[in-house]
Amino acid sequence: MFINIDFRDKRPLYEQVSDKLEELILKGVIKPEEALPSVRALAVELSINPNTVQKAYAALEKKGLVYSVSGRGSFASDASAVLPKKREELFGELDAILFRAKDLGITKNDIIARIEGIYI
Amino acid sequence: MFINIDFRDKRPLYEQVSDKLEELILKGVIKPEEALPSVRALAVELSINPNTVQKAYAALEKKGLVYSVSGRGSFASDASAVLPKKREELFGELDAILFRAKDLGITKNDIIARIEGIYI
Amino acid sequence: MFINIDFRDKRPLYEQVSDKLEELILKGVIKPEEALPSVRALAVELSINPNTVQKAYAALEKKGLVYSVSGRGSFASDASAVLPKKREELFGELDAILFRAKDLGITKNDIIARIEGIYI
Amino acid sequence: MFINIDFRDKRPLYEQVSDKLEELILKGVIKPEEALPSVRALAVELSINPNTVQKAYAALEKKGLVYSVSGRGSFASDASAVLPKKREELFGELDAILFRAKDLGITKNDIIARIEGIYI
DNA sequence: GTGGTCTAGACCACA
DNA sequence: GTGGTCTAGACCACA
Repeated sequence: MFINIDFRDKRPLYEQVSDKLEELILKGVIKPEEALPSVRALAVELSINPNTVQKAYAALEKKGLVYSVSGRGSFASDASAVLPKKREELFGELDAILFRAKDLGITKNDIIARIEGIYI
Repeated sequence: MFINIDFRDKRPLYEQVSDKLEELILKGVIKPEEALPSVRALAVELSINPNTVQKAYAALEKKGLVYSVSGRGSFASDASAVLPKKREELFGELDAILFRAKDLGITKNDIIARIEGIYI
Repeated sequence: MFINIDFRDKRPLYEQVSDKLEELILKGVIKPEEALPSVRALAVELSINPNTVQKAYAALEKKGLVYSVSGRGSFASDASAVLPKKREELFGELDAILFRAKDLGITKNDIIARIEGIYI
Repeated sequence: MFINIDFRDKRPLYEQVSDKLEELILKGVIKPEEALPSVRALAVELSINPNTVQKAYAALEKKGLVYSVSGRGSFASDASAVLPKKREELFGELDAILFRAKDLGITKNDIIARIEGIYI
């Protein structure tokens, strides 16, 4: 697993874990139906408490990105079902940023230039 | 003062107060050198603890948006000096959003359309 | 056997198996005195552990839907003897739902409309 | 608080607590904006661990029935916003029961009689 | 005082 | 072995 815990990060540990796993699932690094590491195994690997991993997995399950079955393990769901919702959320955040940009006197061209820098 | 405390807001009270004052200063509603209400007066007006208002003022002072004179009160600084830094911060946030958008398969055109909707 | 194991189902595997067999027996798809597949055969067919199938058969036997004869196998009981008890259980569940419906302000007519939709 | 923990109940403790509070909020016994007992106070009252109460409150918050603010406490939300969703869920459960009833040979009249018994 | 996070360690049903 | 629940006890920022 490609997860790095950063103890200086202000986000709680369980959120760092769940955010990173979410990213891996959305990007397809972890494929649908693929097994995640067991709660205990990941806890050992990251040197954190199993309860903390458990909380991260529970959060992912509530988001529909993972399903867990007692006695069997935790598995990635099909992320494509969650993508449209994720996009809507992101557009909401983008709008908030754009309104603030406008208030700060940033022009449309300034922003488009920024986009060009990221979309090649 | 045009400040509304929202007790359901997850942000701490002092941050709600400081964010709102920051907005008023950046937008020029509170002019440079203009006196802010006294800590006690604002605390009474918002029905919150003076310590909380004090904390908000301290946060604004650290950001360079307000300066305090012992025995006289707190005054708005010249916001224009802080604007470039604010713009840089916002561009940083914008970049983060854009990278996430790219990862989610959102196209440049999707984003530009969103901008058109906000910049008239 | 017309049994599909759903690994995302939150119910334990043995319960999925026993629930499905119960349905087949109650609906008469498996007739009274008809032999169920052997524990081993069903385990192989469903690619699950024989212990799990064994547990499912034990649950059905306790409910009186199946009887086992050492060395010969497991057979469906006469479901009609169990039907009245099943109906009573279902009425109990129905009552619980109806009380909750009443509490939520759902009217008698709302519910009857729902029944019409299912009983043609 | 009118909550009884039943240690023989198979539902986990946190679910018993959250279900009961949900009922009190939906029925209006706990009014919108009313403060719930603090995590620690309820834990002492029910003689269970504060973490367990915390988990119950977190579940209620995710359902939109409660909002919690660090340093201030937990408060009931306006349940009316959640009622339509609750009703839809219940209709789903009702449908499942009705299909099973049909399969068991229970007639429409049997069911309507049961409704009459509960709706006066 | 309040909610929120985290650890250490235990126990359970299920596979 | 697996996930899930629970306790005891600690620490944190915030009010």
